[in-house]
Amino acid sequence: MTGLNESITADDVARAAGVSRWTVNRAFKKDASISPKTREKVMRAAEELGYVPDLRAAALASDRSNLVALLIDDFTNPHKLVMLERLTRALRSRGWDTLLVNTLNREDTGPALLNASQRRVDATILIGIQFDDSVLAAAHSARRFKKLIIFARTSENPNTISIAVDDAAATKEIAEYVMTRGYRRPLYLAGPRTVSAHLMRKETFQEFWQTHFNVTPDTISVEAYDPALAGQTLTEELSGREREAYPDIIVCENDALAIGCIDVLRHHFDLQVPRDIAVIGFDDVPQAGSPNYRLTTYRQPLTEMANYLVDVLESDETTKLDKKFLGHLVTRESA
Amino acid sequence: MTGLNESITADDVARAAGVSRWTVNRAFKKDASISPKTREKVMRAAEELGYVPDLRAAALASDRSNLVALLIDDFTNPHKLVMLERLTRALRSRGWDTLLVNTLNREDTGPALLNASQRRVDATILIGIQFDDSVLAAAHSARRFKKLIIFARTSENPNTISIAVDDAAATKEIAEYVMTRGYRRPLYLAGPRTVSAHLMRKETFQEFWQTHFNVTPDTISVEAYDPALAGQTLTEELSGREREAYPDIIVCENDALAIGCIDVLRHHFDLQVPRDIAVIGFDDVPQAGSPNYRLTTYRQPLTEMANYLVDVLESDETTKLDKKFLGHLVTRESA
DNA sequence: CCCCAATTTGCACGCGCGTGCAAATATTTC
DNA sequence: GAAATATTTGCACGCGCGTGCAAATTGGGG
Repeated sequence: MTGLNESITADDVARAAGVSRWTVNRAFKKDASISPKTREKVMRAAEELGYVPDLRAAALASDRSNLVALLIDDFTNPHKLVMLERLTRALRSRGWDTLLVNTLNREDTGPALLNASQRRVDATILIGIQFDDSVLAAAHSARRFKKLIIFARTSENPNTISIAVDDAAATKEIAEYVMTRGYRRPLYLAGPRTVSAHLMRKETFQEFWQTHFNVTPDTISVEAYDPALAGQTLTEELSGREREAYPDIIVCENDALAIGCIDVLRHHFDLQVPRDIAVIGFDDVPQAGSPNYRLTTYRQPLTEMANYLVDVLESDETTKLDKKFLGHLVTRESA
Repeated sequence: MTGLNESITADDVARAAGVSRWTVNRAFKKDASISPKTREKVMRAAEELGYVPDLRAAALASDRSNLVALLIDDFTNPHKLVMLERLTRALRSRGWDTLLVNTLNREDTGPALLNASQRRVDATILIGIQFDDSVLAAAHSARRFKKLIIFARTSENPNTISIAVDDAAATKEIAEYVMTRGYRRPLYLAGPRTVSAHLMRKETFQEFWQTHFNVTPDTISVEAYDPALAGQTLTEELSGREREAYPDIIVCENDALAIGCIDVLRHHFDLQVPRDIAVIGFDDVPQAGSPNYRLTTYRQPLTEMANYLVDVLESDETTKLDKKFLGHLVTRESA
């Protein structure tokens, strides 16, 4: 019930239960070789003393921590909160703990990786946007990572496992939709250039449009996945144009950008969405479904992806673990 | 540069540098007693071999992990993302790592706490909403927590350290503002009952109104800090009323609720904010400033609070560590 | 160049548990 | 009920580093 000592160890429990220390630890391990009644006796004593196994020591001894580091930096994008929820849920419900590392700024990616490696995590997951391949290469060559997983983003780095939506397929579906609905003057709004490069959404869209209409659609890029900044960037872009030169649809690399666009279209330019200009996003963040935005967007199968990630953690394979997922277009009223 | 061996230990570096293992570890410790030139020699060798100290072993040996657990459950509230950013930033920039624990559901609070204790974290921080005092009491009596911190929420539990905004002062400021601006038929929209009880915002507001106008304002509560659910609850409430019985302002326990309200007021009831009904929130989430909401709200000094939290972690005091902060009202157009 | 104080380095022991095997029990078979 | 097999239990050693102190080294004054 109560424990007066600062820390109760397996030895204390062993003494109380009249067994050896090893038997105590066995009792706490899932399918260990131990008789039911010994286990119960041990558990009772443990309960009494308030003992729980020390995972630090277990990790040290077994060189397996059941801990992953999650590196993230893009806190202005509301989608990140959804990703955090899905990932931590999948991980925790299957016995994995998560070390959340805030990559404070671009220069901090290296130190953040180092930080993770010092905790000897079993895997490092990147869901941020600021890392580039040189950092990954350096990290890998230092051989400090058992597994380096890029989540929700593809990567060309061969030492990395990428778990992401099939951006090409998704973008084609979006482009197809845009075309079918009769839009002819799209403006593509991309995120930070380095990140966009990983996504290939912009390129895929442009290519599609080029193929079908023989023109490259206008494209601008926002320096962060931040609704406010997206609004600002769009405002600057449109302010330099005649009303007739406005696009009929803004295709956004993700919802964070799309939401910022809708806000300024309505409140700065006094336009209606989709009547005057339509908007389409990517991710299907919670707000996208609100009566205020009714955003047409593309939903990634995050839960499935998160579960696959845990499969990867628990797998011994070291190759061909990359996987692309298919999501689906959620059509609402914004486009 | 490259390391062929699976793991390089301090012994390897010691051998390479021609010193003892202890000297190697000393070289990595901030103000350890070591001569500059020995340290450099060691560091060079470490660099060469790709060695970094193993924090698991260090934690085990010193019984100090520089790790805190952060328990969270309220992922529908966008403010949580802001809190995560501020907390992880403050923690990491001062050398602390964060274990993010998703409290999967109400029954999971106990297991989540257990989880943290098995990692022997130096402190556990609660920023979720589902915990109740019985769980905290149980956790404390098991003496498994060096420090149990409730962040952004007050707590009556004496074994707990609460770092929060002064809700009474904040709510009074809000109430004062509501009164001064001439609103006379407020509707108070509270969050889940158990959480509201911790905040005392509802009670403070009611008391204020009772004192000044001798009536208790209408109050309804939403079962989660979820914009969509808030909208739904408000819709049900207003649908049962005549147009004349509508409130002139909706005072929300936080921005998540306020945003949900604004959405349905506009899009379901076709009302204007603030002309027909005003709305006021709490937290100042990023969206609150968007041209779409222009939400009047109360901003907590999160950065300051996060830094104080780290002070608490680094303090040896065990008493009187609770602290209340003052924020300020951010007036925009919604009220 | 010697002596004493200040600085720097080395070390025994322990942190709590995992691994793999050998010893001790329990269970089955005929 | 004895022998053979299956199950359960105990243990030596190691995981990588911290603590506190003792030994070794350095530097400066006379």
